[in-house]
Amino acid sequence: MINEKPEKLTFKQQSVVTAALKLFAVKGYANTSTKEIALTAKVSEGSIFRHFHSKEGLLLEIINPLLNSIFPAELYEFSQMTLVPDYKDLKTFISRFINERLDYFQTNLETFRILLGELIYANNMRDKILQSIPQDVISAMTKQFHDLQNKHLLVEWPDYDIFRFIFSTMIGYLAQHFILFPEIHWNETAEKERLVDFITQGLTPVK
Amino acid sequence: MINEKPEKLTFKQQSVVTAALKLFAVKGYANTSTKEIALTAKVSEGSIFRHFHSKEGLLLEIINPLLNSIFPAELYEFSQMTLVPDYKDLKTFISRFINERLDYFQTNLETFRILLGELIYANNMRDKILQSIPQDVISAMTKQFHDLQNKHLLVEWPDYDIFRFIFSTMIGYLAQHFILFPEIHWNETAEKERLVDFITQGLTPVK
Amino acid sequence: MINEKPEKLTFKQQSVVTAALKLFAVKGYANTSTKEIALTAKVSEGSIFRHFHSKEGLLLEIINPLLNSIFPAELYEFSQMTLVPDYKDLKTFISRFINERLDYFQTNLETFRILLGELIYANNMRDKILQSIPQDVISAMTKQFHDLQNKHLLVEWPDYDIFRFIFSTMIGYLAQHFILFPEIHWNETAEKERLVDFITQGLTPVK
Amino acid sequence: MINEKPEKLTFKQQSVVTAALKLFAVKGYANTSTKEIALTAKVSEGSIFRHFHSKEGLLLEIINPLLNSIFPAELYEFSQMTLVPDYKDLKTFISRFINERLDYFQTNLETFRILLGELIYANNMRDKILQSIPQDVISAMTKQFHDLQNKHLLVEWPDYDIFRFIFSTMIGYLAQHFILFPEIHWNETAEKERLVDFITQGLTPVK
DNA sequence: AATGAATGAGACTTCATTCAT
DNA sequence: CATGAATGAAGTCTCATTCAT
Repeated sequence: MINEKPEKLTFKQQSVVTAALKLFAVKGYANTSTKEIALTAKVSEGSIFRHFHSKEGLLLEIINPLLNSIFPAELYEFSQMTLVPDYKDLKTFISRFINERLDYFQTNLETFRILLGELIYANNMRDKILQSIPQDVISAMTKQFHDLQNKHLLVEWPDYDIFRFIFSTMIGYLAQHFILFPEIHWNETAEKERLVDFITQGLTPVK
Repeated sequence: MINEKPEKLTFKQQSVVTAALKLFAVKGYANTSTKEIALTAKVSEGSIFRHFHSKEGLLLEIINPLLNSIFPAELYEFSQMTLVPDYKDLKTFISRFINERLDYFQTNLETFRILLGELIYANNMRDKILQSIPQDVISAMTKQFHDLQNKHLLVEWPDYDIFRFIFSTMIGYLAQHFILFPEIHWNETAEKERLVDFITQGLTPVK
Repeated sequence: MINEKPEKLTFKQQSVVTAALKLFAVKGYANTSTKEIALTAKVSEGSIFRHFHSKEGLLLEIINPLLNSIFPAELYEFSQMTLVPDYKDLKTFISRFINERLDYFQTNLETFRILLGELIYANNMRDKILQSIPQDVISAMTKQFHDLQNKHLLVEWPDYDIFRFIFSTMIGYLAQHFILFPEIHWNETAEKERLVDFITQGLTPVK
Repeated sequence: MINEKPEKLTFKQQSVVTAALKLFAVKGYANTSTKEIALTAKVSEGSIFRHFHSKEGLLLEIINPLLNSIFPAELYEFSQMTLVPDYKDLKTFISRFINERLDYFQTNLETFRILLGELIYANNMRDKILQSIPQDVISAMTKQFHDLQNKHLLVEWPDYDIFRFIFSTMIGYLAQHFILFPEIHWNETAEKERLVDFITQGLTPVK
């Protein structure tokens, strides 16, 4: 369901993807040469282009799978969650969402970092990335927002603001823990709890 | 504005800095060629190297001034704020801080974006940037945190968490408004208000 | 038509020959890649090399059949013409020759153009091409020249000059009509008549 | 007057042009690598692109000067010739034209061969070449044709036919003597005389 | 016989940098 | 101080060809 094009990569091709993923994440896309990728993947440079056509093609091949699953990996599962009729409170929703997505991002941290690196700049990649965010997952989330708002459990702010508050806090967490200071031994449990608390309190309507 | 030590750049040199600043911000450092900079600055390529010695030298020339002022541009001004002894509430502090820093970041958005782009990757630039954040400004801020905590106006979380919550929310705001969707006409006043509300509520201790 | 010895090419092999013929003629041999040929012929690149061994092998496979038939396609037919003992005048000879050869060239224009492209440069192909012009056809033609000269119907110039005058005028005709300006709608009948007139008058002895 | 853009090539740049001219003529444009050119010219490969931007740019730089002077090198001089009011006969005109242009082509044989090689194929170069033939020189020639026709010294055929007959005969001469069989020691004087005779008789109106 | 993944050499081009003027 | 011609290394990509399946 995530992979819409199964594509069956050969061993060498998979090797290229792995090498590129690692190098792009460490040095950045623009700073990684195809020669380096070929060397790391123990593959001829020609082979990279045979299958991926261009360096950008390779980047897309890496980024696309992630794009299709930034939001809950399986829409069905998410729907299940969404349909649970009686949330006791906002915190349960935030907690569930944060924990699940955080795990996901953490697992795909390298791809995610590459994505971030491309999103910053105004090259054609930015639009490609933004346009490929699936709309149905977004609307599934907003539906959830509206349900909570109807129960007066969530502030009455525009959807994009609520989105932003949740995601920027989450991304900040990932950046601090895994990109900027990966050598620090964080108490992840306590940290996540505070993360959830901060968002929850921040989004709770004031009486 | 950024340059606190003007260093007496000639007109052409200033032109190079301006061109590089713009190009690095739009396309990224690695993706910008010295030829492009020379062309944009209407200067010969040789002239760039005459003064800046290397492409990285040019990057540093741009980044350094900012580093000294990510936190309040003038330490004195910040001290003034810090020294105000009796905040009625957390919101006043957050509001003042957010508004001032947001203006600052917005003004220097280009340089800031370059900095972000360099922070993502594990090249030598990352440590250079992190180490150059002046410690005294950080301690000035934490002192403020502790004062508020003593008055039970701020949650009892580690400083780095509070730092992160404030900055990631702020950066998310800038990213959404000025980098990802600059073409949308945002109602900045209302947006900033919700931004302050979100942080304030998120950081207020629960009774 | 060109292939007098069919050599039993498989369907796919014939497809390769056809594709290569077209592409070599349009873009030139050096400018056509085997990938392009494979794509046009809807055949795998490997298959090309399986049968033709190399790109040059493919070129030879195309060129060779033509070389054996630049001069009259069937020697017998030409002999018939040659043997006709008493031409009333030079014009009949020129007219017959031009019309027949022009048709032939026009039909095989693509191969002919490839041949021309290879003749221009001093690579090994030039000699290969020149040497493969069958001597007996040439001598059959010169015999005809001498007969006409004996009847004082043809100028007393060296054979190679007469050859050249006839062929260069003919090739110029083909080049202008079918290569340089193929989009113009020429009145072929009138054009051919003037072509024959020009050559005939040019080669008629002055009294 | 020929060089409309004086351009003042540096010594190294001139060296590149000379090397490219020679190599393109011998091996063909598509078969000559920029590395080979750099090596022959004793120049770095980068230097070629610094000035000529691309391999095609280099080709154009070589071809352009010739294009502006395929027809009489100095229009003024040609006009003088054209204006001579009373040609005794067609032969004087043809002879003058052929001899002058033949010398010119022979001098620029290498460039001319390159041009021929590009004209054959349907790449973008063909149109570029055809379009850059200066119209005023063509019209100057046709004016000459019409003058001769008014005096009944030239056949009443379309201009493009007369053009073709003259040029294809001339090009055939050059091809046979200098490209296909350069090793033969031709009696150029006698050859040229027959060339002129052939064209003149071919284009003389029949009574 | 046919495929298509794999290859290494080499294609054109851009790069940051140097240096004589 | 400023220029722009020159460079060699490195960049992305294409080439003809091989070979296991």
